[in-house]
Order: sequence, then C-alpha cells, then structure tokens
Amino acid sequence: MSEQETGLSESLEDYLETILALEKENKVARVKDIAEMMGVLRGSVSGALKSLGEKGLVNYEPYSFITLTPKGKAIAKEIRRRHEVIHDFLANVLQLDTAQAQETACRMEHAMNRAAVDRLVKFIEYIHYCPRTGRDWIEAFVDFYSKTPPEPEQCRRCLKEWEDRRT
Amino acid sequence: MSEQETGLSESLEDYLETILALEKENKVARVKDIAEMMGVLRGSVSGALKSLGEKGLVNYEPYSFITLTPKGKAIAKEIRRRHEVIHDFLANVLQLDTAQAQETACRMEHAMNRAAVDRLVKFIEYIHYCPRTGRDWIEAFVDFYSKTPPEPEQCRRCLKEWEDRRT
DNA sequence: AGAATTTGTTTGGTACACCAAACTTTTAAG
DNA sequence: CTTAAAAGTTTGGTGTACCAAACAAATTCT
Repeated sequence: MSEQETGLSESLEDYLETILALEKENKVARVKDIAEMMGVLRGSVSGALKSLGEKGLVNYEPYSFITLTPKGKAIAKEIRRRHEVIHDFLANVLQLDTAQAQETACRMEHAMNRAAVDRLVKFIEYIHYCPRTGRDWIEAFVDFYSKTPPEPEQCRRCLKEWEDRRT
Repeated sequence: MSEQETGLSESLEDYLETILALEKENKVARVKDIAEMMGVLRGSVSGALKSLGEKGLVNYEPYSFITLTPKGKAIAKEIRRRHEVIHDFLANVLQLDTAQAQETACRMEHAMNRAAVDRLVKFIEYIHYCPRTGRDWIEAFVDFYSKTPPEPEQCRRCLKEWEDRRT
C-alpha cells in the first residue's frame, strides 16, 4: 500500500529522494550517509538498495558507490518537487513554522499525486500573481488567524471598497 | 512509522474512521461491512479489531457488535475532521474533481496533524470571509489555471482597481 | 428444531521495513 | 605491507498488515 503513481512504497520513495540530495551534495551517495540522513541502520540501507537496484532505479553493485539511473533520477526529482511545492504552501501560505512545514511536507509528498501538486502550484502562483492578492493578502491572512475574531472596523472598510469596486 | 499524533498506524486510523461512519449509518459496525467498505477480507478486520480492542479504542468481544469507546470515537472524529477539511480544500479551493479529492484526502489525512489542519481551516475561512476574495476569487482562480496565460486585458483592469483602492 | 447460509474467527503464509549483531570488504595508518 | 578502523553486507528476528482457506458461531429458512 501507500504508493502514489511511482509504484513505490513511501520508504523507497524516501530513499530515492535522499540519494538525489546526496548525489548533489557529494558526487555520489554512500550507504553510511543515506543511513544517517534517514535515521536507519546501514543494514536497512543495503536491503533497500538491492530492491531499488532490481527495479532499475539505482546503479548498485555491492560495495560500489551509488548513483541514480535516469529512471530513478526522474522519480526522485518528482518526489523532491512535490516536497518543495508542499513545503512552500505550508510555510509561505499557511505560515507554519519551518520545522512543522518540513515534517508535514515529508509525509504529504507521498499522499499527493502529480495532478494535485500541479494544481497546488497554480494556486500558489495565483495568490502571488493577481494584484489584489499577493504579499498583502498573505499578511491579511496572518492577521486573520492570529486575531480571533477579526476587527470589525477593518472589515467594514474592506467591504465598502469591495462594494465600490463592483458598482 | 506513519502515524500522526494518534499513535496509530494509517491502517488503524482508517479502521476507526470506517467504524465511525458505519455506526452512524447503521447503529453498529459489522465485520462484514467494515471489510467491504475498506476492501479487505473479513479475517483482516478481526485482527485489526483485536488490536483496537487492546488499545481501548473499540468495544469488542468476539462475535459481538462493534462500537467505539469514547477514546476511540474522539480519535475517529479527529480523523474524519481532517478528511473533511482536506477534501473541502482540494475540491472547493483547488477544484480537483470529487474522486481525486476523495482519494487524495484519504491519504493526506494521515500526513497532517491537528495544527496543520487547523491552520488550513483558518485559511479556507479566510478565503470565504474577506469580501475581496470569496466565491469570485475562486472563480478567478479557475480561470487562472484553465487559461494559460491569463488575459492581459483583465489583468490591467484588476491592477487599476488595486491601485485605485490603495490610494 | 434442523439444515443451509451468512457472518465471524483462526491459522499458516507472504511481503515489507526495520533492528541487532556477526561478518566481510575496503580504506586508511603505521 | 600489514593491521586497525571504517564502511558495507548478511543473517536471524520483530512487528505490521494483509490474504487464503479451514473452521466455528450465529442467523435464517423451512
């Protein structure tokens, strides 16, 4: 269970994402670093790599360095993109703190497929694109969730502007 | 792995949610109905119920009808709330079709904790609360993602209104 | 009530994902 | 170049979640 378009388990998706990050950081991923970054033991990594190797997603010979195959890299990048988009939404729209956003994005990235993430991208773009929204709009949102209820004063003003505009 | 504040696996969270739905629909949950609704065999349900029983979340004696304990019901309602909020966002804000929204919400409900869902609620409220957003704003969003790029005409007008308003 | 059907349980087995720890290979130091 | 350390692998074991199918209890039908 719990795949999402990739046909991979959440766990294997996480391995690919981690390997992609390490490939960029160093040139190559080492078992030890994967293990550390994911908080598992080295033995678990070996098992996962064997599985990813059989699926043609990593180039893996025992005791060799690890790199992603083109197919593996494509999936890894897709997962990373999901993560980044979701994190952006959580941190910059919902204004969750970075740690929360990071953690939650890690879980959500396995739950949303391409179509959903694409739509979320459009949504975020839209917020920043339409001039009546943008930065100010997010700030108003912060106001909205931090003060309950919102100030009637400001609401009346906003509502009047709204009326003016549409007549 | 893969719990979220409840200390339960995704699977057990799903069982609770299903039992809650069946309790409302009928008076009581039957193993057969749980199995059908979740797409598993009856044997799997028995196992899950034993586990939920030991955790004090369902009242369960072999061959008896199944009801949630207060503790179980509280968790089930929390999960259901997450599902509903997320579905609302996906369907009515992102405008994903119902099936997509339903499916994705089913997975996301295990990935978002209370704080994140609460903030999402605030966000949705905000969209519908502030008069400069609301229904019209979602419609403009639909425009935004269906036509690419958006019509410059409408943008100029919108931008002018924006300028007028802030001076 | 007694047989047939439905519903629920149990058992044995699979797959996944991990750990612990023994083991092997590679790398680094002396 | 030999040995110590580090890195990687393997094996056996755990827990979860499921299926398949034999089994038991409860319902329903007659």
